[in-house]
Amino acid sequence: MKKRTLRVTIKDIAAASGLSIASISRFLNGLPVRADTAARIEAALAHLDYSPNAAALYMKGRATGIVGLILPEISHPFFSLIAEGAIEEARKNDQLLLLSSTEGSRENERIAVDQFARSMLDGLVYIPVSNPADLPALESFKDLPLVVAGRVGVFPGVPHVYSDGDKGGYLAAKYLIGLGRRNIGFFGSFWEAPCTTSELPEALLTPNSGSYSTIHRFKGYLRALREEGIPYDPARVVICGYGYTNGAEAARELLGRAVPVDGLLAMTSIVAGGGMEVFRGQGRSVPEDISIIVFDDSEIMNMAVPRLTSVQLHLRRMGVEAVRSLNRLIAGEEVGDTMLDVSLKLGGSTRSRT
Amino acid sequence: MKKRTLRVTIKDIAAASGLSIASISRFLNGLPVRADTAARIEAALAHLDYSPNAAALYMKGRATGIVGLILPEISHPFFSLIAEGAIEEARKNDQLLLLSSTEGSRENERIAVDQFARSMLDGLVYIPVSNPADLPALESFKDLPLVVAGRVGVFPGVPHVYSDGDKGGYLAAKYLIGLGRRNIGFFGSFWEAPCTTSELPEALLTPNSGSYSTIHRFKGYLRALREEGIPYDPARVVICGYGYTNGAEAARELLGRAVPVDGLLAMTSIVAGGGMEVFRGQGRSVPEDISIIVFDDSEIMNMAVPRLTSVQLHLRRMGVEAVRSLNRLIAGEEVGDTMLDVSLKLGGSTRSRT
DNA sequence: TTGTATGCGTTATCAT
DNA sequence: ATGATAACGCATACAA
Repeated sequence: MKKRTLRVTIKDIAAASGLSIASISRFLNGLPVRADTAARIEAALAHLDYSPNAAALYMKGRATGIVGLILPEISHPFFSLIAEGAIEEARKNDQLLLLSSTEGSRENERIAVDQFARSMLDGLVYIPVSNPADLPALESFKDLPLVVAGRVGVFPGVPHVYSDGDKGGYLAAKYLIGLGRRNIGFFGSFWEAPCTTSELPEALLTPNSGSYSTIHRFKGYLRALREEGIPYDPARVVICGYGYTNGAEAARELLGRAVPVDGLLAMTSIVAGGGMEVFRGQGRSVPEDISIIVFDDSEIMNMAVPRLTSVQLHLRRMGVEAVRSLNRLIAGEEVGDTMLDVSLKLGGSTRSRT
Repeated sequence: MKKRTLRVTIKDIAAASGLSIASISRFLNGLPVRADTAARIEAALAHLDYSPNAAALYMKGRATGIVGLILPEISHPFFSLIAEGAIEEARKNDQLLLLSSTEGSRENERIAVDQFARSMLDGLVYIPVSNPADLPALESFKDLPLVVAGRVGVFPGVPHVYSDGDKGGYLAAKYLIGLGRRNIGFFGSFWEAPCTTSELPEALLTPNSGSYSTIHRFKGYLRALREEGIPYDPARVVICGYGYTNGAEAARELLGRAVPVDGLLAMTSIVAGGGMEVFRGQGRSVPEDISIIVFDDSEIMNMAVPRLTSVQLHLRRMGVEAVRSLNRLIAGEEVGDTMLDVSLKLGGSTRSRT
């Protein structure tokens, strides 16, 4: 009942200028008005601090200037950088961002999609938990313009904005091989692992798992091995999560398998950091004994000692492009996928095998 | 204009159940209805997938379930952890979070406050850029229930949720002194520095600068020094930003001053990381030559070698408490400040002076 | 060109 | 207990 806040409405302006609300509305929307009418309205506007009511606009079927962003974990640098870019682009378009962080849980994701769909969004950027099974049905989005970021091929017909994971995996492995390293490990990261470490890493290669970024990088890694005539050994692949302790566990697992390792690809700096601690603890030096390349775009890769060599992602850019694609979609344009290029950024964690 | 999406409204339910929209509304709001009417409505509801329209709710002055969060930089772990907590608590209350990241700019902050004020929020959690000057006037928030997080004393009469910075600075300095270190440096971080490094660090002590977290920690640091009878030397204080390179620059600056240093307080792990790289480069070992303590709550402190000793913040908790305070405020309760405790978490970056 | 009137989805105030 | 209806802020079809 109680008025939430007594804000200025077009009605107030109408009263102040002695015109009808229709005229005010027309003026505000750039429709033709007589010069003196415009003047009177502007005069009223000058000392009235009017701002349009988003809710009322929405009820008229107009855009609200609010776009949604659903992601697994806002406190992970991978996603927070995407979010930063998305917010930046949204602001440029005078839009606001409704955010939901699902903590890597499908259930929370379902809730978020549900809430968002009933909310007054113009559109939605969706970064699903990287588990292709059990995805929300496309219907759940209820005609909401939709863009998927950070993943490939999640929903057919929906624009995806993602990094060239295959190229990244390829570049990284190729570079390590060029350094004379042939026993290259791979730490695949998942929010919800599709299988345990003990299960065969070949699960990575099942056809329906195309939406994982890890998979694409893994394929690039395999491609490089094949190209160099190096046989692929599943014993060098460990599946883990995205945290520091996950990396440490993966390293213990890998070393425990007693298979030679002189190179490693890790999906993110934090995982590599955990791994490096274990390597150090077991007398393996980085980069001499084991050279490491991570996929990252944050300052965190500089925290490691030595500084990590990385497949440089363009996460902020990804957020920007996602919102851009979304806005083109909202505008009714036809929008395709956007693949962002990657490149190698050298640090101290890689060195030639002596 | 064109319907955005043909969603189910109470009108549809009314039609399906042969009742009036008023009855539907009453039922939905838990007002008394006859048993058979309830049954008919529930039957209609069962296969109609209704969800209330937030915009319409807002127009009737009801809560929309949307709270705002304005912070300087979502990709910085300090803020992203707070955001994570805020989102978590919001979700528990079936609320959504509208986020704006201002990139540390007052102008963007002004825009965000403006946008938010005209948007359909129930309330706002505000983490201002840490510059007490030029704050948006309290009026700008237009009666929006407001909570400030991460800072103290920004707006009189508004609830603040923050860490005990004074205790943190005190604990850290006291611990270093206990290790036999008496020449303790201090890297103060600001998003928009109130003065340059070359200006006197005493600027830190001006009375109107109370809203900086750096200041409170600095005061605790001074208190510990005083308690131990160690004279304060401004030459050991360097002012910098929050990035890795800022830390490196600060370290160069500090070493360049040719004043003895055997301990250091840094406001965050990233800054410490940059500093450590420079220290290493100049032959100073951590923790032997220089012991370091940071203020942090993220996994990043583990990335450093050695692992950083930290004043453990409770950032996620801060986000949770901020939204809680906000919701109590929205509910009309009287809400005071909330100060979160801190504690020391030992890592490898501190060691007894030999 | 301008004003009047209607409707968007919902709640609240009336009658009934 | 229920139904008709006004109102919220705005855009617009229509009348003037």
